[in-house]
Amino acid sequence: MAMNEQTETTDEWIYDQVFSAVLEQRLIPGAKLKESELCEVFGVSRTIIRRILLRLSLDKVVELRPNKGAVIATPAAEDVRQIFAARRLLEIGIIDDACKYCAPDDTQALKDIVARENTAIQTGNRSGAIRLAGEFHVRLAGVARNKPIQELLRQLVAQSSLALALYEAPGHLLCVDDDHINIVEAVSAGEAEKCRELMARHLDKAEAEMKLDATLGNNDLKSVFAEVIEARATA
Amino acid sequence: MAMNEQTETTDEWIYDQVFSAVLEQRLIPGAKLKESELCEVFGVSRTIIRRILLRLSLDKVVELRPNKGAVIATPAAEDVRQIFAARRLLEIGIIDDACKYCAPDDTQALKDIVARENTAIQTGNRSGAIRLAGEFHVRLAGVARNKPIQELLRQLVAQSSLALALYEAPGHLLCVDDDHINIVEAVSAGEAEKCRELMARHLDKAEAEMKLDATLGNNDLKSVFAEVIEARATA
DNA sequence: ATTATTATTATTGTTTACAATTTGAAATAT
DNA sequence: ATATTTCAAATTGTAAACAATAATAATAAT
Repeated sequence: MAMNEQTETTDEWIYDQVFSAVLEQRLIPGAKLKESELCEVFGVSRTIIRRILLRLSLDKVVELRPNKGAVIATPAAEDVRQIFAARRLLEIGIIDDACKYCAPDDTQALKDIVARENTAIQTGNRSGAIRLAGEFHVRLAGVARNKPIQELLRQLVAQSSLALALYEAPGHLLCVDDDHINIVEAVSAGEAEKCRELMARHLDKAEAEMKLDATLGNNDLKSVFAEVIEARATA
Repeated sequence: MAMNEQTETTDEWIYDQVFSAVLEQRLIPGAKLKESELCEVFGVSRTIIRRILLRLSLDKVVELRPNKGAVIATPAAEDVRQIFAARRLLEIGIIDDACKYCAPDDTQALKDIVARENTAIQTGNRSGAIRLAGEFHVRLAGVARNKPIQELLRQLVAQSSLALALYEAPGHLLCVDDDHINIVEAVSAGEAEKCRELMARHLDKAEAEMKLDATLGNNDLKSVFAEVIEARATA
């Protein structure tokens, strides 16, 4: 029952299904991914599931604990800061080239993504909005015509999206802003300096919107019961 | 016969063995990696081999052609240029932080790597020298205390090493230079501006040493017989 | 009653077997 | 003789079976 080149698309499909579940917070960080259950869900053998879990782990979306199975990754606040620092370096660094090589097709593709993103936001499609926001940044990197950087950014964006799902309240509504469309305009116009500024502010804002300081729903009992410990210590 | 956490080290070992073979040009780009042969060589089942081939392909060291097996990747000259452009962005970008956070332990670790690298060069250990050069750059990124960037650079360095094996003549001798040690000194002294300059020149030199313009041992018959085609066209 | 210990079950890791595709050779036709 | 077709062997892709580890439940001991 080997499929010709469907295998690649089947793998991609399952990968995306799992990733979407994370974005929609149907799978929360720490959630166990039992292989046999995933097999039943997607109608494939463990061979396939394990291959996808490996890829997800290399993208730091899931954590593979030897002999103890896979769980959705739980990036720490510090991890998220480092991810955004890396994104700033890459995304600001490629803007000169993006401005230099931006063709009408690129502009159109970027505008299309932004349009779909806004639709997703307005219809309350949270995971779609996060996914399209990520797609925007990766596509923009593509304009700079550097495949390795685009691939590296794809990984960082995947991790950012996971973090977004982790560090925002489930009910938090995404609101439309003009950041992305402004960046498209600046890139199309070849205004590199302005574009770098917009991108820097945009990434700063995105990072700031996550409550990295907040005590997020964690499983660390010592921090959950920090007050009890404190009370007992002074008693 | 399942191994506790040896599985990770076994995988790593096989990965490294294949990678070393590439660096030593015992496996040249385009070489077929037959699964059953690798199984016999390393004494494991195809499951393990396929997992490692997947990882190698995600690091762009091998190419996985559906239903047609794995071959050592053959990065084009343009790919190599993009890889080095990406490296410049990352490695120059992290120098500020590297200078800021560089501790005595870091300096010592870097110096150790450089020392071993020079030994490898002087003893004609080509693959060891390439590997240690890569290790130096990755470790330096580690000084900047940004794990995602370090991981991204690890991938780029792996691809650079493959390219080095591809685009240098088999007999080409690596010669000792002071680039790496100078960079260590600058980082340790916190001289960011000087360090950026050294790194920029070093990467430029490394890229320039590869004969990206040369007609490398390729399998493209049209370029191999370019003169014949030309002669026939003008006849 | 609570903790330790043992046995059972469930889950992951690896190997082996099977299915499908590709590759190469032999046979046939032009 | 060359090209095409057909068939067989080799190789990759998937699934199932087997082995080993971890988790859980049941039993025994304090």
